[in-house]
Amino acid sequence: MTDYKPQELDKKWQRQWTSSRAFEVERDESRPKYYCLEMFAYPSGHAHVGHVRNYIIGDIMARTKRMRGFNVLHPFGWDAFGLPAENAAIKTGTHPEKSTLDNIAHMKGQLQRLGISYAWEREIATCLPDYYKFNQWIFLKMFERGLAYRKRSTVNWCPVDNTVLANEQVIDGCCWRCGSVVVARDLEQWFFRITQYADELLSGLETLKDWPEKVVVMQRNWIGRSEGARVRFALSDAAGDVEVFTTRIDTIYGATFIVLAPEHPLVERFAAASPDPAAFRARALAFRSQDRDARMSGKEGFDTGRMAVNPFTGGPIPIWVANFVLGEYGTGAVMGVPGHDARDFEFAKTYNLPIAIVVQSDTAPISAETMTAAHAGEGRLVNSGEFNGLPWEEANRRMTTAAAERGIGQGTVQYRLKDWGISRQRYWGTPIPVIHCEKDGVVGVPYEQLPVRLPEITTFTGRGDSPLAQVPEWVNVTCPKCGGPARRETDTMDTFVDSSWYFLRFCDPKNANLPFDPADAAYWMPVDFYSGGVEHAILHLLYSRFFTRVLRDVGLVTFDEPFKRLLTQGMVLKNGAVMSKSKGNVVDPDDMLAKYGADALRLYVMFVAPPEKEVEWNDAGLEGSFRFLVRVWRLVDHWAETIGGEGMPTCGPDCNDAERGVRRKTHDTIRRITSDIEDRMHLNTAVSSLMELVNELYSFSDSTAHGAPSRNEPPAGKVERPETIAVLREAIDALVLMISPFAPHTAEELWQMLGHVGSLDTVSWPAFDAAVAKAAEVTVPVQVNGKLRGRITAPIDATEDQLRELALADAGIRAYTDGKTIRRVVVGKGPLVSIVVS
RNA sequence: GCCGGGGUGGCGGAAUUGGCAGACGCACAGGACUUAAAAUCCUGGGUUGCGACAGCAGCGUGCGGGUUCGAUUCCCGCCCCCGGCACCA
Repeated sequence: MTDYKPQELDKKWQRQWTSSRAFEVERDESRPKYYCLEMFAYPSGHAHVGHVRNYIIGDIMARTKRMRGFNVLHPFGWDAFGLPAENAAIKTGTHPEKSTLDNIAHMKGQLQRLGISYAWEREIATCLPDYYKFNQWIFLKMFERGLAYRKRSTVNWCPVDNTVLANEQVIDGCCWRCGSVVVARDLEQWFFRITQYADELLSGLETLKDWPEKVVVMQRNWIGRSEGARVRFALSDAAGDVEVFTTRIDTIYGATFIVLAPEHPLVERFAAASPDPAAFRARALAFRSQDRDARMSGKEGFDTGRMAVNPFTGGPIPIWVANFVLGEYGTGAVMGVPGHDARDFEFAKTYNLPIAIVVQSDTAPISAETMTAAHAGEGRLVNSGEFNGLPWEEANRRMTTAAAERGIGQGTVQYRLKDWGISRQRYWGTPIPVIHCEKDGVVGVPYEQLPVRLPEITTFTGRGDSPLAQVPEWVNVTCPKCGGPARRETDTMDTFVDSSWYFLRFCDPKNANLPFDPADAAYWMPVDFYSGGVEHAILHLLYSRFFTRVLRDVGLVTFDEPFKRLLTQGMVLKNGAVMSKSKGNVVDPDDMLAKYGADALRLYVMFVAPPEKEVEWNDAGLEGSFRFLVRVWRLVDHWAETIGGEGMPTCGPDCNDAERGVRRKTHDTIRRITSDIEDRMHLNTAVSSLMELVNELYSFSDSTAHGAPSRNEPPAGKVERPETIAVLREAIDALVLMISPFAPHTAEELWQMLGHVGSLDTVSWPAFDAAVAKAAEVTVPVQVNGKLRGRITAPIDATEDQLRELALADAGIRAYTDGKTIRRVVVGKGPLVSIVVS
């Protein structure tokens, strides 16, 4: 027999695919397209099997769809900007560009050695000016539309290094380099107005039927729409008022205090009017809840001594400042209703503030004196003037209207989603393309001057201002409007900007004038199948949905949602933990390739569990998949000479039972695998089905003149029935075709061994024939009183009555029914006969 | 606390619409081949009890109930695990 040498096959076929440009595609309106995409990679240096799992999943889909007749776009690229490369530069002195490009080269080799069918000619790297030019282009479009704007915002500041720190660079509140305590500092920063699309991003989720429910829910919660009302409480002792946001205006008669966030503007006003403004400010500042652990230490605050008027009761209530009110949500102020809100209840108990009941339960009446928790549930209004007796939901609607009529408030919709801060005080990112002029203010860089290239920097210190500010010849420019002296913006963009539209760039990756040709996007988009880690469930996917809508409004695309079907793949663990260099539990795919070849690794990773599930890496399992490939190899090798070549007989009507059985199994396997891959994405059971087919073909071979495939029994020109040859040829061809998405190198070689001409990327997926898959007879299980008591054999088209009779007449079943009364005989799906006796 | 997903042999997992629980593989055991080993091929196995070892009976998908001729699947009430969010008024 020919030996199975996977490493040689890997090289041979990978070369072949590259030289024939097998996976490169062009727009072709005459063919249906399929866009298969895996989340592009951060070039960290080495891909481990956890990363690689995702690319294999996508490749199964891409290769299958190609064989199913689609024009398949399956590209890959690099999310190449980012902090790690810059941190490395600070530590080792290697320029981020060099380390990034080196890493890309290595990882690209790894993916190529796995035989992933990428259209490499469309490869992109976000750190190249060809690409980031269009980050800047899109930014300018957003700037023109008021979707990019500046406002003051807080950053982490290291007072020793004089630099801004990213959240990842703050370790336990201290600078990652010098260990000094990080402080908050306000800077002017750029934002994208994603909140303008909040409603649309929310309603669009309804259309994402092929996304995991989990991801949809996470996005919905992140956007966090809530309907409520804004209500103004006039100050009792000064001009002006304080506006609160509430979803429960129906409880307003029970508001016994107002709470302001420590950052609320009114706090400063109160401070200025107080006898000791500095002390007042310091006191308020102590309750700023920057740190998320504030809730752990309970609800704390202080009474400002000022009062407001409840606009519904007319009664005076005190104004407090407390740590549990968020400055950046709603109006930064809330009305305290301790009777009906858990947080207000806790606060009132802490400071002995009065509690009033204004919604009384119909089922379990409560009283302010005895209650141990706020009553947030059902009930009707009490102590609420003209609204008494109304169910709370109705009261909520009526009182919102009343507030508007009285001019003291109005119904409103509030989102948790905040605008997206994109400014980074870093080097290794896209320069924000604006110029600051004393005369003209903030001016966009003219489009014809794009890209604004990153200046050369040779030493990375991690100290001082934004790195770009240290290159005066780059910073100092003339204003595009007035020609006077001006300065470039020295911040770079968040790398999430890069990844928010890269899937569109793949449609037309070489375009020098536009991010992409709208006609290309119209053909290829949306992405039909998108897979990646669940860690991107919120930000990356939400930002991509946002960008798609912005580009729609700019006129480049005509659809709303970029990703039709989403799969979030599970991680690969080793020793119960996520693989990481620091844990020393990384499995390098190259080690596995050296031992078993790419196909065994691919097959194993798909077989071990469904794609969404986390898996524990297991060397023995990989070994098993390798054994299976050898088994397939031996089967094909055993038969190739006899059944191979063109012009073999086709399956005729003269098949015997065993041959018909093989055909049935073949077609049933085609049906199952096609649906497992395309519909259900159960790649593990697809592999099981292949294994079953192989097992069946081994058994069948044993019954032929050739005998079972085995190293010790080489075929020796034995004569087979023509039907046997035809049946095996059909089965083995189908097997090789169906295994090819999983084990493409082996399949190509076997296809050739079978005497076929041409590469598999041009061959169609085997066709399913329902008539062949249908058996002549069925074995029908028979239950008596719910217990399996026997089986009967019946014609495939037996009627329910026939099945009933056959079951009742069966000798084995009679043993359980004789002498008893038959109460009922049910014929169920399957089919299955269920007899009830007593 | 809220939201989402789970709990099936020694292990990974399967069961597509309420219909034969445990497919397929790993590990293990036995057999064939071999001087021998490896490799390969074949066979076996949820569990308990009885027994004439190819037989019989019972139990069995986290726990307790329910619906149904029939429940891993649907309903009610619990327990446990994993993931996300976390003072959003």
